[in-house]
Amino acid sequence: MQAYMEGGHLGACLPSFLVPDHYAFPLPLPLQLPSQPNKLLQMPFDQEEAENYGVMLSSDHCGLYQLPALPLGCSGTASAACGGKPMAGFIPSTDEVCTSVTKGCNEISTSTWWKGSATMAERGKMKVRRKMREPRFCFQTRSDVDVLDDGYKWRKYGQKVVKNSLHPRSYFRCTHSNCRVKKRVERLSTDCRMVMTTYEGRHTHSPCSDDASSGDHTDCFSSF
DNA sequence: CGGCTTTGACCAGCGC
DNA sequence: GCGCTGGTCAAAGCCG
Repeated sequence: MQAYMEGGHLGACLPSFLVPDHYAFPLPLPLQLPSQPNKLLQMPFDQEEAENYGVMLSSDHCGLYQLPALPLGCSGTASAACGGKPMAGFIPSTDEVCTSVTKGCNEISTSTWWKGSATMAERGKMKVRRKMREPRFCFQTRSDVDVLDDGYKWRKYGQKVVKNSLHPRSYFRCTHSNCRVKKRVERLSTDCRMVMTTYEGRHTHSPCSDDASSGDHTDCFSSF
């Protein structure tokens, strides 16, 4: 099975919890392989569970994998969840997979939660926010470009050199006003052609909805 | 001029 | 408690 996403659009491959509610239910949506548009991969996990727990999937040469959940705070490489044994298709990710309930995040103001002027009290909220992680989805893509076009508009808010990685990790936030979805992009040190993208949270709007020039969602969401 | 990127600083979590 | 690391902030600069 060939699951590479050769740079470019990948909207149709996003898991259901990354798309707006009106896309997400009833769920789960099947995953569509860009290289094989007619072949759909049904998400193997329960959507409710995916929303309540962090979920990490990956795609590599062979396809998509569901990765085991780690307790919150269990940092380090994902393979640590398997007793340090590398798994087939595993991402050498530093992401932990949360087990926290995401609904708690909704109690935090969503309109300007990230925008500057953070008082110390607001920074206290940040601590809470960090503990309550959003659902995550992680996958690898072979691409020449770092930032893949997934139909959404992203704003870069940070870049960090991470340990044991030759390439800096970039941090993006969805530019939509009430959307708190974030994504991280970094190239694998083991293979600089591979881009690992991690999405966190779920979009509260349609792809390209913030782009007035493209009103048709399906174009953005299914074009490869 | 507004939106975006860059980048150094700051903060919290975690391991020792 | 301390140091390391990842994640975020925010000012400055860039660009269309």
